Formats: sequence, C-alpha cells, structure tokens
Amino acid sequence: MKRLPISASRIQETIRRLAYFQAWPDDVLDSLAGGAKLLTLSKNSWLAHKGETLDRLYVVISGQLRIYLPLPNDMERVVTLVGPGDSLGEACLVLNEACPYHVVASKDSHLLAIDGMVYRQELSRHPTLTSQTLELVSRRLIGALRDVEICAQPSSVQRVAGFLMLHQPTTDTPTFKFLLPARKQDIAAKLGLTQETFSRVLGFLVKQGLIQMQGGKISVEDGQKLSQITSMRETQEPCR
Amino acid sequence: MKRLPISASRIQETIRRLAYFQAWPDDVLDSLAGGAKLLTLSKNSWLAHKGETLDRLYVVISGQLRIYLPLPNDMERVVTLVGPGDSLGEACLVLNEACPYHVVASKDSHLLAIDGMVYRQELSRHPTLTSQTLELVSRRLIGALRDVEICAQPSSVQRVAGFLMLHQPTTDTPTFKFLLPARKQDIAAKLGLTQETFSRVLGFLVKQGLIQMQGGKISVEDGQKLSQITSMRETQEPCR
DNA sequence: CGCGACTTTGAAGTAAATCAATGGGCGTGG
DNA sequence: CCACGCCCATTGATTTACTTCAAAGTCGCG
Repeated sequence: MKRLPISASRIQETIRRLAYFQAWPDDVLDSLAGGAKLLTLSKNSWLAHKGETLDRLYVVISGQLRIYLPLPNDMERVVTLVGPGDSLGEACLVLNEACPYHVVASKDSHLLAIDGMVYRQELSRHPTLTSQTLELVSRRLIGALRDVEICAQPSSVQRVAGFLMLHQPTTDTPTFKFLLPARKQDIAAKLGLTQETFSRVLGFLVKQGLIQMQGGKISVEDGQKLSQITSMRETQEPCR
Repeated sequence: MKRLPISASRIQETIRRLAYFQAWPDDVLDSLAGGAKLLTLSKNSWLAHKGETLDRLYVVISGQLRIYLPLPNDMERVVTLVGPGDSLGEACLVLNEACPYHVVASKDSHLLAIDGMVYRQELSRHPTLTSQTLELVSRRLIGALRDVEICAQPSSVQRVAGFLMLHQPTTDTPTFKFLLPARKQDIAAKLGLTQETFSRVLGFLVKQGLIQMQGGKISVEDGQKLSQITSMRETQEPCR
C-alpha cells in the first residue's frame, strides 16, 4: 500500500467524479479533500484488520475490496465485496468503534481515504449529509438482512439459487445474464459454502438446464423455477 | 391486537418514561405523541409480515417481540429478540421500504406505535434526532455483523460458546451468570440451530464443566475455556 | 509454451438435521 | 390440593448433505 504523491486538485477532481459525493455541497467536498489521500493497494494487501480503530472513510475508485470475518478453520465468511463507487466504514466512524472485520484488496485497487475527524466534523455540520448517511447505513442494514436470509437457507442449492436471483434486473424477468462479481471462491465464502460445494451446485443447476455458465458468465435460463427452489422443501434431486 | 383507549396524556407520559426518547426535545415528543397509539399484543399474535409496508415506529414497553425470517422447511431464522426499551423499524421507515422480516409477539406485550409520517417529519426537522438515529442504525448494523459472525462458526459448539460469551459483563470476567433472554427454541433459531442440537450442546458443555444450567439460568464457570472453543479447530470431543 | 492461480471432480468421513418419543414445569380446573 | 393437559425441553436412533482431503483439470498470462 503506497500513497500516491498526487496534487490536491487531483483529489478534489476525483471526489467530484464519484457518485458517492454527488449531492454534497462544494465547501464540504473542499474540506474533505483536505484530509484525503489517494491509495493504491495491490492484490491481497491489507487495508484494515479486525479490532483496529478505523480512522478513515474509504471509497473505492477502482478494483475491489473483500470485507470478511475470519473463521477458526482457516476459512473466511465474506461479508461484502466492495466495488468501484462503494464506500466502507461509515458505521464505525459514526460510533467511533473498532473495525469489526478484516478488509483486504481482492484485486489491485485504487481508493480514496478521507480523514475520519474531518468526515465526522462535516457530518455534524450538515444535516443533509447526516440524513444521507442515515439512508446509506439503513440500506446497508437491510442488505445485511438479505444476506442473512440467503445464508440461512437450509440447503446449498437454495442458497445458490437465492444468490443468483439477487441479480435479476427486475422481478418477473425469467431469463437474464450477468457476470459473477468476484472469484467463485469469494462468492462461496459469502454464501457460507466451500468452493467445492459451490462448484458442484452450479454444475447441478447447469445439468438441470436452469442456468448456463462459461467461466464467470452466468446465464439464468429459468428464473421462475430458480425462485421456486428457494422456497421448496426438497431440493436435492436423487442425483441420477 | 387491540388498541387501548388511553388518553393522550398517558401516551406522553409513557413516551417520556422510555429511555429511547430521553434526549429528544419536548416539542418533538408532543408531536410524536400526536400520532401515537398504545398497543397490546397477546403472545403469538402478529405485528408485521414480511413484505408489508411498515408505517409505524414501534417501541416495546413490556413483553418481547420476535423478529425473524421464514425458511422453507417451516423453520425460522430469528434475527432479533426485541425487549422492553428496544425499538424496531427505523431503517424501513427511513427508506420507506417494505418490512424485510416477520414480527410476532413472543410474549404478551405492550408497545408504543408512533406514526411513520410524523416520525419522519420530526426527523427531518431536527438534525440531532437524525444523528441519534444514525448512531442507532449503525449500532444495529454492527450488531448484525456480530450475529453473522456467530452463525458463521463452523460447529454448533462454537456457535453456542460464542453466544454465551456475548453475555459476559466485562471482558476478562471468567465466571458469570445470566438468564436466557428467551425460549431455548428461539435462541436456537437465532444461532441457526435446531432446538435439539442446541439442547445437546448445552448438555455437552455442562458435562465438560464449562457451564451450569437450571432451566433458563446459565452459570458460566470457565469463560476462558469457552472463548478458546470459539477459535479452536477441533471442537467435538470424542464423546466418550 | 509453461507456470501459477483458480476451479472442478472424486471419494470418504462426520456433524447436524430429522423423525419420534419421552420427560418435566406450570397453569387451569375439578 | 391434586390431576390433567399443554408447551417446551430433552434424549435417542437414523439419515444425509456438507465438509474435508486429495488430485486433476482449466484458464490466463508472461
């Protein structure tokens, strides 16, 4: 992880380009730019460890971060995959609490790091920002709940089906394509499965004709049936 | 569920007594009392269904609510148990989104129901409330993460140990007692276990001398060892 | 073309779910 | 005050879906 020696104007420019800051007033952006840094993280390098105090708000410009919880058996439970335009750390900064998860770059990444003190100060100064942040955190809370719901599915097929259906653009679109947002390994870890099980389930769904797959490209052929799986009592066909 | 025919003054009085509203200005409380109702829910009656729009903020006065996600196999994944002084619905109201979970009374309960419109209006009028709510939702988000962490533990013994250790009053208190906050059934569902497994694991821990148990009263005898279990690779003793 | 990272496939073991039945508390009513 | 009935917890026996361990296969990239 190294700090890019970039001019302040470059930072301001970057900030203004990010959707995250779209609705924020100019003077706030100027303040934020003051304590901001541009970071470059190479794949697999750490951004934060669980238990550390987080003193920055991070916004991903390019690349991808993996937020996860470490498990006893050398496994990980992926909480979120943070992509371009996404941010991380609001809740911790607001509460001034220790970081509850690990964060590492899952790809070479560029990010904006905004000083926590400045961030909190601006937050307290501008009610609009506070309510926007409230909305953001609320969205994240509800999102977390959706993830819990998927991971709580009793069978692996149901979890994967639930995951796939998250990507349908509009409800009642029976067929659609998308690219897996990360390595299958990481997605499996987000679903609470091993990569092996995830692979097998995808293979099973292909065999059933419910999806097609080539590399990371998924084509859902029958979203209808896939949704039903989620609420079915028996999922695993006799396997032959 | 029936509406108590209670005077407005009684409602204001109740509101003022709740810790939830401690720091809120008087005029806000008056407004909130305007659209508020006192509800009585008898055990097992519904407060909200998943998918419905939630148009009230609820604060529990007495009793207990169970927030949960329905699972295909007629099981539930308990998200939270909401007790006296706790509230529910902030995130939904802020985003004006459908309720993502079911809510039922797990005991006979009394609650305060505050009109959503009024709540949002007051929120937008008073930046202080907004930041307090931001803190509340942030806390809830981080709490949700802790729950995910426990449920992600690979073995049942580790999940239960993690749950038990949540109740230690201060870190480095090796021994402590507490009362289970709900039926074992519901706690099991919160840990992603069946009641049978939960029962067996508790029995196992008793046999190991790590805890004592009589009914809902738990006495943790060796928090040290219990914490270690959480990060151990092998958990289940050979059983004989 | 060959190497490393990631994924897929196979075979075996195991922990937890499931099914089924018993046991204990507690409130209600006789 | 005891007896019944209900709800919840416990215990046992069985099944199986997932993990685990191991190895081969694929892909992209220098």
